[in-house]
Amino acid sequence: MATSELARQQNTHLVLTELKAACADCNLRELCLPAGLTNEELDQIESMVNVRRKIRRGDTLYRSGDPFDAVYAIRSGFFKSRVTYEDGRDQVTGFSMVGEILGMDGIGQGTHHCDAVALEDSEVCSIPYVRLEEMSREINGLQRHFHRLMSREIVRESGVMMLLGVMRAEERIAAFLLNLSQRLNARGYSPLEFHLRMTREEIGSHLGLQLETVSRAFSKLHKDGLIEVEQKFVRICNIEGLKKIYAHHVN
Amino acid sequence: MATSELARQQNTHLVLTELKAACADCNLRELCLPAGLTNEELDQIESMVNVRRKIRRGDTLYRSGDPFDAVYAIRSGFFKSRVTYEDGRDQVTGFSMVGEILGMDGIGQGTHHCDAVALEDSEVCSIPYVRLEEMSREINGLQRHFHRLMSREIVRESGVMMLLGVMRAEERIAAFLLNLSQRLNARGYSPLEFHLRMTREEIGSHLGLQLETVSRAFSKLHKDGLIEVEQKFVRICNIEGLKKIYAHHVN
DNA sequence: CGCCAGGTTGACACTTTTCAAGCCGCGTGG
DNA sequence: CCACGCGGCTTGAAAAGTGTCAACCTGGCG
Repeated sequence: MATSELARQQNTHLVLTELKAACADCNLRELCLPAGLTNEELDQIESMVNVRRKIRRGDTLYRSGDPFDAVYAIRSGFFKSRVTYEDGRDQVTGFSMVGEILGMDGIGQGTHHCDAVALEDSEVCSIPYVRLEEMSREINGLQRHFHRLMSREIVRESGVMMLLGVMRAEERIAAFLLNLSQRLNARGYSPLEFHLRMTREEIGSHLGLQLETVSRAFSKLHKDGLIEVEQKFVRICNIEGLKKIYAHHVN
Repeated sequence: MATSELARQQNTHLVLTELKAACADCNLRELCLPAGLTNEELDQIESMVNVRRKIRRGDTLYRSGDPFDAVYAIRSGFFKSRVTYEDGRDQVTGFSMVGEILGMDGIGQGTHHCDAVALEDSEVCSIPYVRLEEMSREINGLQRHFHRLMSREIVRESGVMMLLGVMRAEERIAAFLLNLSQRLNARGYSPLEFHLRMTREEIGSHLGLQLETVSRAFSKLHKDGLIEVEQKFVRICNIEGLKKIYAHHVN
């Protein structure tokens, strides 16, 4: 492994092999892969995760209707998932960040069901689904890990349904910010200060609100001293207050 | 089926053996299991699907927080899935009918994440998850089939998000009725006439509406000649009109 | 028979949307 | 370097949609 690193730096031909993932070295490993793998198993998995792919901001990783053949682990960057309906209305179904898996919606029908759009320049590891299936049979724990990831996606979505079904605008925004905060924290970033990668319109689309309502909710939370907002920069000043709004229906 | 019904009435001893599933004979097979299984594989699977369980109306199949150890195939009956939040608010995250799988939300955390409540007397086949994992390795196609089911659950939920995020009350009701209609149709029931198993309040909770709004939407659709409603009985009179409301944002 | 859960309908209040105007920051081109 | 244009954001006012509260109806069941 170390020797191939060396070779890689010395020979430009190896740029292409650079594109091969090195799961063993990846600091996101614990997010993508089950714990307690042996070295051989890691090697096997690396052979499955065949290429990294760069997606420029605004470009799509896949589109609705594209044949499904792989899921993607986000190595860096930020994505939105978007569903477009017959009548032209669309909705952002989720935002995905480093260490999360995209594309699992495609398994059911064999084609993708939404668009995955990069909101900043991003890089993903492509994991061919047929290889994942094979390997799930061989590596103990991988199957279960993948099931967990899918199941979490189901649970995540039911959380969003809750947002959309029972919360009012301010609560939705509070929940949204707390969710981002918690995920950023889990990745070692500051949970209290961050940059939003998406526009107000995209936030609104995700939360079932108009962009004006999103803007007003931000203003309200600011007026109440819970957050500071400046364009896409957000600082959470009073996280407990935010949680109260989210959880307790307090005015 | 008719003969075993008869036997059941004549001999109480048979009740217990009846409880063992017989996937090979089950008319729901194509919903639960992948196509093209050999007889041996079916036998294997029958040994996995260890028991049927009867759930009386109003009782729960599992509750949020219960340890997860099985998924359930609905053999008969009707369920709602419900999530309750800290502050006491709850939401119906879905309705499940014959041939659908319940419980996949539990895989991620190892505990169930919602309550599954029978809305009528129901019967499920219990499928222990560890057996499902094992067997997924052995039977070609079973793993993929299970992945498909989970993926469909993800896609289904994103459809609900759409409902909640971008549709207004009447559109939500139209979408809800069309969805029921289509699922009933797929199971050989009439797509145009059916009984609702849930209350207006439960419909509202699922669609993010108050029960009064649900009731008014039903009345409006009736006034426009699209449906007839009498208590829980629904007849769709003009399915195309209903689809227009659902899809086209028409007034 | 009377109660009660579930459903319908009306009137009014509240939230959110819609429409409109204007601001800000950033990148492009003169 | 500055002006301009434009996307993104904020704010206001009015309109629309939905929630809330209340009254009443209906059917099933003890």
